[in-house]
Amino acid sequence: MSVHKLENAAPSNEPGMPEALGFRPLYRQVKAIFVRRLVDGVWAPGAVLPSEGQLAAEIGVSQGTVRKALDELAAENLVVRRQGRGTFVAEHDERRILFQFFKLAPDQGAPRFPDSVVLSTATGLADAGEREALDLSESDSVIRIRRLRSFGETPLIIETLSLPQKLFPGLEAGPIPNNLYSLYAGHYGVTIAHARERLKAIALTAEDAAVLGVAAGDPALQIDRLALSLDGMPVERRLSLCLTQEVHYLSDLR
Amino acid sequence: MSVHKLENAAPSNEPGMPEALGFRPLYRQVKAIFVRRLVDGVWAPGAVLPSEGQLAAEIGVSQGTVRKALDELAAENLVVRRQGRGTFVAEHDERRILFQFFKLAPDQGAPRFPDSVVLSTATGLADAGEREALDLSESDSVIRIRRLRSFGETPLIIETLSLPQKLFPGLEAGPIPNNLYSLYAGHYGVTIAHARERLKAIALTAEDAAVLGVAAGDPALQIDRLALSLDGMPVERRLSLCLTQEVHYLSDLR
DNA sequence: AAGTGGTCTAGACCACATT
DNA sequence: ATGTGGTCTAGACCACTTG
Repeated sequence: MSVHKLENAAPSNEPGMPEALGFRPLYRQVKAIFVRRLVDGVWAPGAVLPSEGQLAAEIGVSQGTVRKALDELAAENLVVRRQGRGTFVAEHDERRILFQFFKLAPDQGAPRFPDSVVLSTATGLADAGEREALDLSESDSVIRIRRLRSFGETPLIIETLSLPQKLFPGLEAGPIPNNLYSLYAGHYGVTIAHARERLKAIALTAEDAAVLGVAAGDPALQIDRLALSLDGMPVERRLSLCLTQEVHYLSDLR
Repeated sequence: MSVHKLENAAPSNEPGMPEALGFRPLYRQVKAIFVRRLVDGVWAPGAVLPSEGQLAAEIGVSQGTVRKALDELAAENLVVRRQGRGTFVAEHDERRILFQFFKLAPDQGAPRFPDSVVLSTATGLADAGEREALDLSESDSVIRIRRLRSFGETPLIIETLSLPQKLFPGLEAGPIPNNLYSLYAGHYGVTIAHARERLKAIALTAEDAAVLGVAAGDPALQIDRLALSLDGMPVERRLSLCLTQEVHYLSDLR
């Protein structure tokens, strides 16, 4: 049973205290408490949370307020609510990644997850682009991973990842699984919460074209992804070059 | 003052009537009433809705239920809530389009809206692709508009639109404004609610390259957009070819 | 001052899943 | 039968905007 400082323990704001800065609703303060528990790993991926009633009693607010906080977390895909069962910490299983983080789909047939072959792993000082993207200083090192991803026998993507070494010590030494976000969460306590992708059409260099088995100068879709952790820090940069003959990038505008 | 049939006027379901089909919460029935009013133009873009209390009294539910229905409409960008002022029907002004429907942004500088020059307008029978996308039959006609869109002096996009003629009679004859979605809503009562875009990297044909002022075979980003109206019907197909030297397509994964 | 949406509470009941 | 999240209600009060 922990103790939390909520800004307005009594729902009425003190008079004479002229509100000064922005109003922060109670349910957002409660949400912040929950996010902290996710960041700190107190609530680990896959675990079930205490019931709404228990949380409300523990924190000292009504069940409706807890509910509104959890609803926002569910809308951000940080927790999953299942009626009759409980509220669970979201996991980076293949279903979620396919739904949330992998926007390439075959022109015909169901969405699927590509296989990966690691071409190289290395470490080194972050270059200017990596420092900019990952918010690193000149003395910081990164882990670089290069992978070829395919649908069956068809090469599809060349992917170059850059990770801050300080966040993922030893990752370059171990085996690299296909599902990296699950590894980040399980072994390093880093949960990817969302990402920002910038797309361009480019002409392939001779080198990249050779790896993909096409001609130099062929067009490819370049995807520059920056993935952010739960607390909003940039955590992974991923530059992908995709052949889009039989595949497309799906974007829903709502 | 209108009358609405709600499924469970008494909150308890009849016993002996074993629920048979799925449960439909009250607030979704209320939401459906509101969507109908938007589709029918009873509530026109920019108009202010009655207050939550008035709607609750009119329909015969609690204010909290009306609130939950309106919250969902707001989350879908169909209405805009402004504290202290009221709830308004969303409009397709430039701000909203830039935010919701135009994902191309300059690599440097703030997002902006490109200028348009109409290259041609025509009408004709829908081809196979248009029939498939827009759910038309062999006897249906489409309006086709071809535009060149630029940032200042720099040609950026060749855009080819296909519209069902029966939905937009006479559109091909009048002037074509830069902001088409505003025209659809204002003159034809068709509100674009969301869209689905499929992206590929392609090599430009000699013809398209000439219009854009680059070399044949240069890579370009192809965006195949299908826009859906409020009631979920496909309403516009838009095929864009974009030069992405100094511009990128932004996709947020949340 | 009055009206609007936004927050918070408390309680009753429903739908769903598990025991 | 029990426990969970989901719905619905009613009422009080807060924050914001406008006359």
